[in-house]
Amino acid sequence: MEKLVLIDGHSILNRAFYGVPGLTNSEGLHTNAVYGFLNILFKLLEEEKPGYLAVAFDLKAPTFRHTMYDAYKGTRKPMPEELHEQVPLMKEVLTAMGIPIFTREGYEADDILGTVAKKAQAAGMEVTVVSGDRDLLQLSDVHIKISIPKTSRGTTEVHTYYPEDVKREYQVTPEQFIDVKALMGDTSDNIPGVPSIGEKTATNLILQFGSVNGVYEHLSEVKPPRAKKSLEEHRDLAELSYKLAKICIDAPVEFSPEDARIGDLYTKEAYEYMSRLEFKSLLARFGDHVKKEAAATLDFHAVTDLAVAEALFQKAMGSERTGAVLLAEGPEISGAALCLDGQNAYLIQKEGFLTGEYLAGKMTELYRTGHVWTLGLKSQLPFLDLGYGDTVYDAAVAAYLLNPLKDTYDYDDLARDHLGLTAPSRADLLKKLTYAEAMDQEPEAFLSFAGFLGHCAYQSGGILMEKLEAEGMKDLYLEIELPLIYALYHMEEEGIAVKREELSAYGEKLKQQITVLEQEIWDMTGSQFNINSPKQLGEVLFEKMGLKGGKKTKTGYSTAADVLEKLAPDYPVVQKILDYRTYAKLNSTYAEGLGNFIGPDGRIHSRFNQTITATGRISSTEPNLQNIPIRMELGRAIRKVFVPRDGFIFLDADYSQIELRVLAHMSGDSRLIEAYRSAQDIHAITASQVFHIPLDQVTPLKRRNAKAVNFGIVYGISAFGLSEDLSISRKEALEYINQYFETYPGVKTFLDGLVADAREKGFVSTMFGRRRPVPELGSANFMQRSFGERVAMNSPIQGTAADIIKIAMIRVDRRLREEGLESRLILQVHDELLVETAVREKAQVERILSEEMSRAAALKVPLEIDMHDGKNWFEAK
DNA sequence: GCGCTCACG
DNA sequence: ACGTACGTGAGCGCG
Repeated sequence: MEKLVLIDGHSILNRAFYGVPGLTNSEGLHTNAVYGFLNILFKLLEEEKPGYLAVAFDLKAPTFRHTMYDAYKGTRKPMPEELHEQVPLMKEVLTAMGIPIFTREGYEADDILGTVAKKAQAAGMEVTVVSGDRDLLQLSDVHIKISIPKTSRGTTEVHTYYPEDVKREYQVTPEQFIDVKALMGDTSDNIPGVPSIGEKTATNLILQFGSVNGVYEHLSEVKPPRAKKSLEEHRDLAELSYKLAKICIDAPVEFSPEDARIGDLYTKEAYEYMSRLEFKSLLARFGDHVKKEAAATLDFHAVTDLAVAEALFQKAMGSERTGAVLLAEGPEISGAALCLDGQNAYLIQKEGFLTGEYLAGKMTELYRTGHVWTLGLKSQLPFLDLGYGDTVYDAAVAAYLLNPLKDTYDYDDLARDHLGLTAPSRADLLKKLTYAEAMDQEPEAFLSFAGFLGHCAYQSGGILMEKLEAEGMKDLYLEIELPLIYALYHMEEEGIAVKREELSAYGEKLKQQITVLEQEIWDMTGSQFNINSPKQLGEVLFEKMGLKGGKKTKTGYSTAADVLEKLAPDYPVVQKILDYRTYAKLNSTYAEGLGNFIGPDGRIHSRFNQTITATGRISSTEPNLQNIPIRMELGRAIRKVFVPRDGFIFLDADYSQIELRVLAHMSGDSRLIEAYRSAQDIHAITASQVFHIPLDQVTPLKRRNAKAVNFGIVYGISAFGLSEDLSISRKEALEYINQYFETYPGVKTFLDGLVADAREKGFVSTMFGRRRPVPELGSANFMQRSFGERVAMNSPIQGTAADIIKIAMIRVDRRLREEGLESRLILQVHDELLVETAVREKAQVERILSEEMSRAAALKVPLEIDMHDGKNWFEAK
């Protein structure tokens, strides 16, 4: 049967607007509603696979309902400006995709949908009507399905209703849905109901008498008396409401299916729109036939001849700017991409005399000129001979600074976001082939890939530095982020030694415990189930055993630790489950997980990523060495397997309360500055000052509370968060916060200023000029907006701390090398540096760490360091 | 591929 | 009323 999908345009756009986080493109256009709409649309197309599609919109003009009922005017809540401006945008995108838009003066979208749906059904079509508005349920019919997408927590669930579903949920038929609404009214549509009749009474009356008319025919039988009286008095109102609530199914709308037949949605025009709106995930849906066009104007050349390559390198060395990328994966070089002008790009293939060593040597020479723009320098460094003295511009890192909220900074991202160019992605061109495979099997595609890569690197050089300078981030880029690439590369290369046998022995011990606990839990619950499955665990605990827990997640019961901890005192099995979780986590993630990463050199070489976090921190992957257990004894013991090589020890230095010190500095609050200048124990002095007690009389509880408030301040304070953390009432939490702000008024002014500033400018900045955009502040969604406020308060603090330790890392790493030491920086954990230190260099390294970390930034409070040494990471903390 | 849970700062 | 502390990454279960 022919399938038709009809969409309630305003309603879905509205849903998307409130459900999707605030988004703006580089032009500052709000795009979240359009984005959400399109996601719902594509999901529908995939699931329903319709042959026909149309979207209905309301018009501004008054409708027949206004004529009927004066108060209907102006009933709609005014649309927020951020949403309003997206309506024309949405229509243009739909038009670009060739999707018909239905409107009719004097009628609402509902009426058009109703009329078209019924006509299409009569013509033998299978119809789906999509809306966020439950009023549409009255249209549900044998061949008309009402589909209501519900966006919560970022994902979209769709509820669908045929007449039997309406009945199941509301007891009444789709037609009677109108009758119920007529009686109860609807405040959001400003449809007046009969006074003192609510949903319950209305439903009961309609179930009993069939319709509004039926109710009035049997008015004498109506109970309770109050309802009867009200119905008597307001008959005109009930009848009017019925007319207002009833969707018109014979509006003057012509519908012939051909108007709505789905053609090629993936048009060039639509693609351009998605590009402009920066909907990357949607762009991926478009076939590559659209993207090939960009290539038409560029000339890509494959170079396989030594003399030609020589000449090209020669020319590159002398040119003003070169785009260059060494194409290397794993241990293998496949070639080099070069670009010296905006027209031509070259792939120098590894072939014949053009060996890997040759290319690496030439590229080193080229990079040393200091005019090279590349992409992803860190991954090329294993093949190049470069160091702190060499400035190589990495366009990906520049693009990260310009917008740290993106997931990727590949050449196609740069092309779209900065170069006004549409380039096919690596996945488009090479599918899942490696470089070596692609060069062999798909030489054309590989040439194209290398061409775009080189071209984008070159073109980035023409624009990104200006952008960085315009945004005040040139120094940050040149002095911190670029040198940092070397520090990170050095840490990755160096790795950290791990005692394989001790790690697996630790794992064996855990596994024994896991087996014992598993059996005990099975015995105590009376069922053999997978304890690792939150679903099964929830069912066993909360259904089979009847523990009181209540639903918390959208998929079922929450079995998170904080929920289980509340139950543990009363149910011994719950404590066993918590223990099981601890052992299972330590075993799978750490004992076994880390074991898989020990290389042939007996060391783990984690990757340190520079372009991931929104705040400027680095991240660590494969494996993550920034979350090795420390808070609990059992987990902390893992650190004993991380060891220095023979003749070396570990020196571990961490900043003491760096974020709070940054807060003191940035806020300029004189009392806080004075407090941190003098105090050893920051949380204790906070307690002393906030709660007005002498420092030596601060109890552990008071200190704990003050510490929680300090954390809260750094996270972007909220009474809710603090109350959860301390298990106190919101009111008490608010009192703590107010007391804190009374004590340190400068902090309050500072944080308020950050939010106001972010609202005005759209971003916040660190001391060193690093920016974080805060688009959520423009959201109409309360939750999103509140999140934006917390982000505005937290990011400058967390980000400044990140800037500071980056500076320290660079200087420590540089000095260790330049002073000819054998000691090496091997890890960074946000406020901590770990140096594998030659025993005889210990004093010198201590001095370097202490000096470079303390003076990385000149704050109004001292930057204090705690330092320890040890024969393993456990001892050195 | 996503949700849940949990490890870290 | 809304439903939350900020920033990450990994393993597991499940559809």
